[in-house]
Amino acid sequence: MNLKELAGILGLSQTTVSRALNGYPEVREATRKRVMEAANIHNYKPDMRAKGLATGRSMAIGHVVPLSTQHEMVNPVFADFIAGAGEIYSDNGYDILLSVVADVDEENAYRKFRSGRSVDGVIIHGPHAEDPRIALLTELNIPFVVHGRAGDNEDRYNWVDVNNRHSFLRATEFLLDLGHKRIGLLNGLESMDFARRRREGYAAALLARDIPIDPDLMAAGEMTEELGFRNAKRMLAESAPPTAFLVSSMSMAIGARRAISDAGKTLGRDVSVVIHDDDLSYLKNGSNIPIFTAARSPVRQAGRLCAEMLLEIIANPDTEYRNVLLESELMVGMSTGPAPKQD
Amino acid sequence: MNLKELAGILGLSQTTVSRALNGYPEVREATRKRVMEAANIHNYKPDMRAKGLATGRSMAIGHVVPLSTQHEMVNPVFADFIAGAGEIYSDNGYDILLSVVADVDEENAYRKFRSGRSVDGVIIHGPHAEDPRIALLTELNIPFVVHGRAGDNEDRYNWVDVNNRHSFLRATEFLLDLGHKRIGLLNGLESMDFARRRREGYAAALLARDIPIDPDLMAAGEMTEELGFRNAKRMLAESAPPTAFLVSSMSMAIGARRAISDAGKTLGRDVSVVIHDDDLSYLKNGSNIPIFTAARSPVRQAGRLCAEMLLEIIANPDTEYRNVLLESELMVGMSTGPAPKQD
DNA sequence: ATCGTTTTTCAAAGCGCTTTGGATGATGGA
DNA sequence: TCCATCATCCAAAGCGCTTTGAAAAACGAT
Repeated sequence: MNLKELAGILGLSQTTVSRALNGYPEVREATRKRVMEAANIHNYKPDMRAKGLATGRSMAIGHVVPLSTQHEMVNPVFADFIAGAGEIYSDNGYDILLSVVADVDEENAYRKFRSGRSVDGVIIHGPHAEDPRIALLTELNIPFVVHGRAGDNEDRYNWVDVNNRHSFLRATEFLLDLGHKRIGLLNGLESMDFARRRREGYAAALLARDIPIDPDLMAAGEMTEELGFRNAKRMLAESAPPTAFLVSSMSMAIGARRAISDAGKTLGRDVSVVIHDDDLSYLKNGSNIPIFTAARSPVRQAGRLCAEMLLEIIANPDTEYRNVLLESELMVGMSTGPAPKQD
Repeated sequence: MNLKELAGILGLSQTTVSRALNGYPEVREATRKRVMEAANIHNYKPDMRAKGLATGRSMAIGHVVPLSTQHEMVNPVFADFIAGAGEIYSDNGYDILLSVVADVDEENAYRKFRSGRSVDGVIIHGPHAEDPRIALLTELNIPFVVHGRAGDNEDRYNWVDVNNRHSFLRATEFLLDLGHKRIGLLNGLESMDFARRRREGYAAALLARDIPIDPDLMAAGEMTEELGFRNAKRMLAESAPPTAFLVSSMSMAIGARRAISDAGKTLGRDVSVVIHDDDLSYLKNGSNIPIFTAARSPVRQAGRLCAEMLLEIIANPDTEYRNVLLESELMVGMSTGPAPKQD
């Protein structure tokens, strides 16, 4: 069933049927109603490709997922982010066009989006400290929103980000206030913008209290359970082991907990842990009392915000750059306590 | 830059340029080369919508992600499945069209895929024991592959599944052989086909050894850390607590481990745990020795297989239904040991 | 040189929609 | 009664590609 056929059945022109369906005013209400009903009965839905060709819009948002050959990981927050963004897309009739590509082909994926006119806008995930994608998309003139930030020039593109620096600064202070002096940092890859900012926050808090920064207490890497375990284990085995950890993700913290427990220590008593919590739906940080004391910032909400922002930009291209900086919420849970007395 | 312009530059007709670009034989090799080079130089890429309109193909595979209002969870294996499938899609020039919809609108999403001609095929995720989507897609005549199975009529559609029944049967036997008699089952929602089959395998193994099935030792629910914790905790608090758990996912097992540890017991000594391991990239089950003894079946590999199957079906519509039944691999790790002697 | 083949190229139609630029008829004020 | 106005509808062009059917060019054989 296509427009022509439907128009035929109704004894109307394609023009009128199209207008009736798309809510244009040049059609009598009675006619519109008749058209709508017929469309329903015959289950008519427009061919999106033809519609796209004619209108110039594709009603899809592009997300590129780079599959690195080196680190085999898919960003674990991706599913929840998409769920959040998807809610908004869905409400507005948009779909997601996902391009999974080897990371070396990422640039080409965006170019294909552009030339293929397959998407109306793009969301950038996991920005690095200096991220070439921003310049690329600006050049390609595709509307885009960055989930996170990338280094400087923050006012030259649209982004939604968590105040990672402040979040980790405050979390560090929280541990310092509890008397901890040796605080380990289990961070994400510091080529990532967010991880770099977190380290800055951590370092700034220590410096402000004249606590030396010990490189042995800082680890950065992929945020897996395994790596959380390994790095925590290594630090705990040092001559002056940390009494607290600041951990960049729930999955790493689970690994850290395993290491703490393997070392015969008790979480929240011998060793405190504060995490950044993206509030992933399948790794919730407890129901009432948080398992881990956490700086929480729901990634799903970030997804919603990014999507809303992007759709606004698409509808309204020539406005100022938009930036949203979210503050995390510090939730005190059961994984933190006063620094143990020294023997 | 569109075809017309490119043809203009080259002094050729659109026909010839199109044919040169798409590898048709009716064009001189020298001409083809010239066209290809010009296309590269001018960074010409075809408008996918126009191409789709003309060819009837969209070079996209549809995946529908239902956002349940009741259980707020996004399937955590989704990201890894997509990564696997995406590799194959990517190699063949396909993208993924993701439709995130409220679960009540799921049927409509598939109908839109069909009428909007936005996808060439579809993958069904997380099939329920009786799943209406199979009849729907069959009726809509969209090529599709099910990741999993749905109840009976297994030979009437295409699927890739893990032999969940056998996997859990064998895992249960493994525990029985270690002397465990009271084995708790922490399962996924048993409206899901895979969970039902796992329970069957578990039950069959117990029955074969004349061990009564105790409903108090069986829990089914969403596969979150939290629920793994709660259900394990409840069972451990019983008068005759289990000495082993069979757990349907890594995240639940992490919760179970927390419950075991909270109960003052030691994993692998006082309480054994065997899990189903989807081998998710950010929740790897250890690097050398598995943390948990596990029936492993990489979901990423399943994604690849589903995608390959679907693309074959699209290229070759009128072939027999294809079914692939994967066996999981039992990896003995550190979470299992002989049943503790009774006092 | 001529004619039938084969190779190479092209003009134009068509995919299903939107949108421009009328056309038609009804309405109402002078 | 006549003409301007407005509401309603339509025919046809156009979006950028593929593909059909035909023409032009090149080639080989006679």
